[in-house]
Amino acid sequence: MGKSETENKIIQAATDEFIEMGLDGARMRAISDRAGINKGLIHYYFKSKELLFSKVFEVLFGVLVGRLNAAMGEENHLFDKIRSFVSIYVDAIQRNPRIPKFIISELNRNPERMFKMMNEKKKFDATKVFKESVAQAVENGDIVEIDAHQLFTNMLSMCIFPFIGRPMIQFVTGMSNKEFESYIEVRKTEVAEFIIRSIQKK
Amino acid sequence: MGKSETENKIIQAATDEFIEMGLDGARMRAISDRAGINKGLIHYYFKSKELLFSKVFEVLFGVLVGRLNAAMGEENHLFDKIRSFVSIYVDAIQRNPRIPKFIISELNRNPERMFKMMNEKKKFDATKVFKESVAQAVENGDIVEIDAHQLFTNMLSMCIFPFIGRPMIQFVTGMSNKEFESYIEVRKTEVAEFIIRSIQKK
DNA sequence: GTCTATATTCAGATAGAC
DNA sequence: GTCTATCTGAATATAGAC
Repeated sequence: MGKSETENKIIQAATDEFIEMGLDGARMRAISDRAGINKGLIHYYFKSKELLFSKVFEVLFGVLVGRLNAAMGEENHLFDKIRSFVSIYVDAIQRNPRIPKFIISELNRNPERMFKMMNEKKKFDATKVFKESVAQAVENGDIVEIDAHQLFTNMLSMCIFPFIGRPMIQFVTGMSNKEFESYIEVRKTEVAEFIIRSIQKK
Repeated sequence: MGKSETENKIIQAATDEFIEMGLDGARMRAISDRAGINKGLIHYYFKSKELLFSKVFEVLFGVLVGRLNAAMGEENHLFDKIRSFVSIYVDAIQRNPRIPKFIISELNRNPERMFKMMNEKKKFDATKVFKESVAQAVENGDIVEIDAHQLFTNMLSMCIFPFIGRPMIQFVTGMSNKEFESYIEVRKTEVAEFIIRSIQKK
């Protein structure tokens, strides 16, 4: 399974190009230039643009799923799960801010693909763990009664949206780039506290 | 300024096509078919694909800004502003669920354009109104101290993200299409209550 | 204003030498 | 495996008849 040097360079270059330009906007020419190799070689290794894209998507999607599971599995108490999820997740996206947009575009473009991958990858259990934890907390009387899916997607929204909607947010709020950076830093802890304040019983 | 029948048909068809396919994915051929007119006519009226796209974007962006301002200006008390914003906004997006994705894609692709439009459209004061209302509520001791931008973007995130990330959310939670519909209905009121619970002083 | 036919450009893919 | 050269198809754009 050892990939050649060239193959790796192509995948890396393709990842950058697809993330920046999307599937339709990406150019094979641009990918070969980024990789510093011949355009024809891409077809030698990956046959077509579509197959190359699939490869890139698989890798990125796997990383995303892995992070979701990791962030959710580490802590026991619901509040700590939430704190852990927010800080790990926002931090991870901050390092690769264009990945969510890429993943979401592709899931919109081709929803069937995700079912295929669902079967291929190890099963996605982050939300199951989360739901159980919410049920437990409700039972213990720690939090108000709330639908776990609503809660989970609220959390996901506040973690992901700022990166997808960054230009919109900067436009609406008038934040500078510098201000946006510290705005994100604040969110690594404050989004979790925002959520916890909302659900905990006093 | 009276637009011809044909011109209007083109704009409507182009709006549908661009929203569904994105700028790169859209085809002039598909637009002329949707409009039921000759392909060459599009160039007669709009010169190029790029200019046609600009036209479509301007219209949609104007609608978005108008809604933001309307939703924010109607109520006086902060909590009612939040309730009003969430219900109006989620409902509006529900009717046209692909608009946010379209707007955000374009703002990412071409951030300069938004500054141009900022000057052309009447100024965007929804957030100013919101900030003042937050400051007032803090002063009155009604809510905890919170940065208005953080609060505003939390609200925006929870309103918009479910539509952008719908396939991702359905994948992660396992919701059916039917379940997703009622999930959105719940959000029209519950997102506002979620926010209010978090910020109000007991 | 609306159509048909055509020009132009360009990207993805292939063939074949080395 | 890597390169050069080329094919093929598609999409935007234009020219010109009506």
